[in-house]
Amino acid sequence: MSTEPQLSKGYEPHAVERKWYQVWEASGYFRADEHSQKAPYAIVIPPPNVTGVLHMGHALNNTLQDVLCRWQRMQGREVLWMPGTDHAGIATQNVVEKQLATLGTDRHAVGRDGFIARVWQWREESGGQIIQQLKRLGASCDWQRERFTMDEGLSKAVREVFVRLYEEGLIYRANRLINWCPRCHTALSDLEVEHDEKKGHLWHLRYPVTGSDRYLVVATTRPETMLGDTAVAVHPDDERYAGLVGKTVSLPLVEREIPIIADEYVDREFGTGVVKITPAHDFNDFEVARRHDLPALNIFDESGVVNENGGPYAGQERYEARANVIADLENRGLLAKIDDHQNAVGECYRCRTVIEPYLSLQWYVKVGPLAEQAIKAVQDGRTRIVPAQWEKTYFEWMFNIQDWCISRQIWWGHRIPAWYCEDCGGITVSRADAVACADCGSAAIRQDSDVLDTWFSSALWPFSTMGWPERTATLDKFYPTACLVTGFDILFFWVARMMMMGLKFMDRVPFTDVYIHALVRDAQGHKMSKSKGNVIDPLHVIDEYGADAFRFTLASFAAMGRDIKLSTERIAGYKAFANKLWNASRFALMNLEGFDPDGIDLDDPQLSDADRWILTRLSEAIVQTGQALVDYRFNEAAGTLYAFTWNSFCDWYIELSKEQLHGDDPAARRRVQGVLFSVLEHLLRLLHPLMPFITEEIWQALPGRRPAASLMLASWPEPAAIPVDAAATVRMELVMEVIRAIRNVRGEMDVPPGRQITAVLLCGSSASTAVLGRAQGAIRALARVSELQIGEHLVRPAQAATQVAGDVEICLPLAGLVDVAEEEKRLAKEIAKVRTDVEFFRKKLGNEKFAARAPAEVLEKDRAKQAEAEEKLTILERSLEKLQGLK
RNA sequence: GGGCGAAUAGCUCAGCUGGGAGAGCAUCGGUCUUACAAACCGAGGGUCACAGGUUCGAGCCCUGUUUCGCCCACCA
Repeated sequence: MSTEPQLSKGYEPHAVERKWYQVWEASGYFRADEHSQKAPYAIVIPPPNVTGVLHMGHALNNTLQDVLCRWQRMQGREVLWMPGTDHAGIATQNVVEKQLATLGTDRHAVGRDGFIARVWQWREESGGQIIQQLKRLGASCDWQRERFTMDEGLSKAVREVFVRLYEEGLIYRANRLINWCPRCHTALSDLEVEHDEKKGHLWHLRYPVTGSDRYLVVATTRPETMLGDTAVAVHPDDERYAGLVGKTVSLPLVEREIPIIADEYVDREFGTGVVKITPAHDFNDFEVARRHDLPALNIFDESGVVNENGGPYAGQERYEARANVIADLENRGLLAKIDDHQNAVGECYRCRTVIEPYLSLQWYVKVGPLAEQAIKAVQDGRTRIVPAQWEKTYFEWMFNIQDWCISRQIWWGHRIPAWYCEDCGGITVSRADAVACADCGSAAIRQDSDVLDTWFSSALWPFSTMGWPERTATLDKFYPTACLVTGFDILFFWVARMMMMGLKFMDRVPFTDVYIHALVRDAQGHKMSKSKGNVIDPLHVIDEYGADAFRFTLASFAAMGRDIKLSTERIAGYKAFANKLWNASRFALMNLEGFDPDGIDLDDPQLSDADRWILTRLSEAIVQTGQALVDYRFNEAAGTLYAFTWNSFCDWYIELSKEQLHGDDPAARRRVQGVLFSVLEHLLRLLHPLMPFITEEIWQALPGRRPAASLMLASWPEPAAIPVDAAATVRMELVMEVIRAIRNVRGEMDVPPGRQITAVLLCGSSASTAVLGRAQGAIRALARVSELQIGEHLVRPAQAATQVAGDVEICLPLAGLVDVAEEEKRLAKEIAKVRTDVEFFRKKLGNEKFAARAPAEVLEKDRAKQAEAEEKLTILERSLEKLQGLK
């Protein structure tokens, strides 16, 4: 046996990770071939923002995708994992604007073209660093296909989609209230507004009724918008104000006569039952105004500053105006009271500025018809959402979907392909840049200055990245994709819209499965954010624990509900696991020096029960892991492999194998080497999707001719190739139980591991005698027994500690080991335990209804358990009596 | 207001179609046993939130309650 280890003493991830990633990438293992005959398996990456740096969410998301992709490759599929980044309109524009600000300039000074050039320049220099970070994680994307949503090809797809939807009347332009960010100076879709419960006030304002000395008191959360009131409303059935409908009030401060109207929308119970109507700055009021044909008076400019319609308050910022309006009303005795009030305030999801409902002309997608198809596709199972509970959320949103505002008043993004004619006022929407008005031919046209919502291009991602609108071989081969892996936070933003667009333009769903995973939180369950300072940087984790340990941790956590509370302790635990695997492999390699794997015979009749047992366990692990991955139960795959590796392989099999490996029978040694090699080889393949680096490193150190140059190309083991032997497994379980029983006594009695003891095994059958006889080497070594007797008719030692395993009574002579009183205590404890078992089964099986109605197999199983417990109890009680008789 | 989810060992969580409650960490006791002290061996620890119901049998199914969390929504 060699004393020269081929692997270093502890696993050191860094060099290994760097080395193998380069090899994989250079060798083209990640490349997808659209002309391959193999069955396709495609995943499109949720494109991270080009401004992004890798965070925990990305790490989880991409680890799971990589597990699936590597596994499918090993299953013999032609795998395409399509990578890329998103241009992230507002986010990227913000980054570059900040950069300009530090240079003492702004985008208006540089101009539109100059600004866009700067953004591209920024992307060249510092964008897309996340791609490099994904590589550190081990992501096996086909990097040669990397796409960017602003690429020429994808931009072409965007135009094609826009034009077709416009031509079909599914894209239109309308003047409505929209969500406006006064800081970003752009419209936002409903989804881009985040509602935050905030403590505010409910101001009660007095509006004098014209021609009387009466006042109407209105309650409002936004008193400054009174400048834009064009009515006050009451409920039609509200007796309190019955006679006032049709009259007018005089709007204070601006002294405007506005009508009192009646509308069902008013809730009589809330506030005073009188609502001020500000059509230009409130969504409800806008609707009321439409019903009553009231004018909308816009009192803000695009920055949220009061405009000329605000009279004396013109030029004041909205909160400044609020303070002044309140003060002035109070001075005039028109402020009735101020209540505390909590309400949900909408904020810009990018910059957290409070959004302003704002009247403007925007582009919309009419989503009704698209949503209908997207609903059907999930209802009839063409796309499956996993876990299924998310289907309901998906449907809820789809059923209540509102038209999608897609125009954004920023510069970075896909510019809307619409041109306005200055002569005839016509709109030209065109795939190619228009040079003349389609209506009148005039050259005096100018392009819409807005760009499209970033999610518009993201919605096309599954087919735009594959070359659409061209009909490409890639699309033919890989569309629809197999699975979309994403967090639930972008279910509506992205998944739902991909469904709509995929069905509309490809006539097929974009993916057959959607796997929705949890969001990563800190150890306290809080969302990680820079401002909270609770961010755990995935790259630091990789540095400290290694990418494999990190990936394994993420996979282990992947089953949990909606939150993953990441703690570094857990990652440290899986680092230990990686190290365990490393050392087990080191042991194997030390003992496989010069071993030739050719001619391994796993059906060799001479294999021991231990050999057959570990092969059976391996076979189970293979089946369970495969099924777990099919079902997207990543935690179960990880858990199965963890337990098999550590408990079955390391704790038992390696220990059991030492007898033959270190023994002097070359044939026996070779048999065990064969099993050891096979189990390790399969284990590495099984673990590879989860822990690609360490498994590759060990794989490359395996002796002999390897089945493939890299684990990336090694096939997933076929369970059928591993012989399963249930009978041998049962026999081995008895041996293990005996060993555990002896260890238990030793532990309970604090007998040090270094101390060898004597054991007498009184067997209840010749079968047990034979099984234990063959395993006596294992029993001696693992239970630290020097003198061992096994048989059916042995003399029971006079003074002995007793344990029972199956039909075997284990006697450990006490002389010099422990005292009788100690053993009496231990036995009594053991007896009490077994007695509760016996009683449990007596009661259960004694129940007539149970006997009558429970399935036969359950009954049989319970009867066997009862018999076993009864026998054990008898032996233990007899043993106790003997012990007491000695006193 | 509507919808969804969670509540299991000291902590973080598994528990897939109902068949005597599991893991990791932590705790306690014993160990450098020649792959691994990032390890080994052993032990203790739970009215599965609460109350009903269905069932021979419920952590799991049904009803209700409590506490937390998330999403959606136009109560000024």
